[in-house]
Amino acid sequence: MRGLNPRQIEAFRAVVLTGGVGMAAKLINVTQPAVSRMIRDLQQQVGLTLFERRGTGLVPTSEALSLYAEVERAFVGLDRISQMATELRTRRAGFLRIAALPALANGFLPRFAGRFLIERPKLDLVLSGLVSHAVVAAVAQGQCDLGFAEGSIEHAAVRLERMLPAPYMAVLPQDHRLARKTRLRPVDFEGESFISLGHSSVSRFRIDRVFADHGVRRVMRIETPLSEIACSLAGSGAGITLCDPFTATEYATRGIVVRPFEPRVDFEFAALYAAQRTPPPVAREFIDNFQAHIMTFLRQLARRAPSS
Amino acid sequence: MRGLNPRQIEAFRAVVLTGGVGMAAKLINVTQPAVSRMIRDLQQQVGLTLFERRGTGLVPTSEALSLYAEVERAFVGLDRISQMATELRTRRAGFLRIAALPALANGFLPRFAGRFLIERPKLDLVLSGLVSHAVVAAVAQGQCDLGFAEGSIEHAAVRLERMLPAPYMAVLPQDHRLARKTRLRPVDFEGESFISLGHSSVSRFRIDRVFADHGVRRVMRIETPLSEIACSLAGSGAGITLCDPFTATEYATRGIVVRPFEPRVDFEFAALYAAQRTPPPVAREFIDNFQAHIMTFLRQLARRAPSS
DNA sequence: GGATTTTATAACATTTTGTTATGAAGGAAG
DNA sequence: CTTCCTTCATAACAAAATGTTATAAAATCC
Repeated sequence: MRGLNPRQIEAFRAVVLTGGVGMAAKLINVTQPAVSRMIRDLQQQVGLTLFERRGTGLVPTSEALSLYAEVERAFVGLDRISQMATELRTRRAGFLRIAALPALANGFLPRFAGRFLIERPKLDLVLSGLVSHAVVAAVAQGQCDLGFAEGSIEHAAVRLERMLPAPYMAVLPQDHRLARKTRLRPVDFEGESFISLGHSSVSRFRIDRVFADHGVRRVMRIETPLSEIACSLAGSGAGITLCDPFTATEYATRGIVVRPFEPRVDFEFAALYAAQRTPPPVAREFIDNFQAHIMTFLRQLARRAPSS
Repeated sequence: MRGLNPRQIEAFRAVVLTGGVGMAAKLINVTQPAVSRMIRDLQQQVGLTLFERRGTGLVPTSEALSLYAEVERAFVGLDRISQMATELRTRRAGFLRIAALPALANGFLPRFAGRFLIERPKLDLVLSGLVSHAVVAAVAQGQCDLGFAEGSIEHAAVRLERMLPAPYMAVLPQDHRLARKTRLRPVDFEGESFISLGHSSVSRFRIDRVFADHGVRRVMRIETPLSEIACSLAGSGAGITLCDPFTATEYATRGIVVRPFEPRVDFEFAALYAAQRTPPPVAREFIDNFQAHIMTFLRQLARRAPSS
């Protein structure tokens, strides 16, 4: 036994996550004494007390929590290497790993990607949904080849390419009084129960500003970080919201009504790839095609009558 | 043989790095046949040709090079984790939550803690100022790892470690008639407007007792629970007080004069940590270093001429 | 062709990691 | 207070992984 061994780290992580040796054993598919011994060995090896007996269970020490944070940041398991080997074996003509923020990952992007793949039968795709800052991290760490994240997040290891901005749209319950209007303005929202996006969103700030500039008072009692939750809540009658058009059109058949909103507030996002690596040519192609697809989508949106 | 095993990956990496089985064996401190076998097993397991015989040596295929990139990330990750463990063991990393009574929290302790942190760049600190009984509660409830509170407050869930007692000092306005004396006694306080500490303080009781025993009558019309307020009031000319030396020296440049007081009345305080948990080693270290720091401080205080 | 260097393979030995069985500790219920 | 249950720790053994020495095969150079 020389350095830390990966199996020990897996066992350690499982105990922190589950709070017990027995549950951890289940998680990594071994028996409890195996985990018990690995934890003992690891504590010996690193020279730290990582867990304390509390009642009949184990509680991580503050050192364990610090170490665990580093494990989550830095641990690449053998599973990942094995997966990579599998991908190398099965990939012959191309491979693309994409991470995208939920607004795109929940329908719009997968549908586009599906069509992209149809024309490229030998291309393999991994597509994940992550919050924007996690997308940036995944690109920076080489865990994916291409990312799509909201805003203009700067990172030394990541290169940014702006995509076409898309206008926020009003999303209402189907039987709402405002559904009769073909276009909504700030004043229409006066006194309405408003479903807000999370505080950390750039767009949130922008939206709040528009209503403030128009002296409109909304009932502000619902907040969610995810646009699809906002649309679901609107569909349930809980309130009305402003939402990016990708998510809004995905939900248009689910009990909501979507209307253009004036003045225009933009949902801005970008394609990201690692600064120090040449992206696979197929990623370049994906970005270009996706940009063209968005342009087509936005044109149709602008031309369209109210969606019912 | 289930997933990839760590030693295979090490052997693989060594062969890529050295270009030969024999040199790789030397690098990972085993014999050549061990490496040869592990490479064979790995190629079988992942179903890839990773090396080709080129002359008498081995050359990695492009698949091997792709896999190697992922392997290198895993190795870097394990090194990081190992390093973190080392830093935790040597008490230079982790996090430490401290709650301290205001007399310490308002300058003396933060300045000490700042120096402590400079030598431990990976250590995170949360430092709060709370009244002593709130410090005890915070420690008992696990909201902080370490507390500093006045007196000898007993609590079942908290373990107490006395710190060096510090002598109360006389604090006067700069232009006070007693500023000419190098040392003050109870009788000097006769008829003076006295700024008292709060009723719940042990020290308050002790101080009042000293003056009673000497038959001294003070004008008792000002009271505050916080020693820094007492010093500020003294500085404003409102009266004179007895104060712990930590706060007194913090305020020494703010319109007050500080003088030793006889007989000695001690400001007693203790370090607290949860009885049922081993404190992080870094907390142990903090206590020991802080104790040494207080000793140095008190020595200099005793050696010093009247502070002006 | 022979000598040298390198890798591959075989047989056996040692170490590591897994399992089953059992003991110890803590907490809840009667 | 005793009993029962749950959980972790430890021991003994089994299986798998990893190590060694000895030998064979392949490639290159003189």
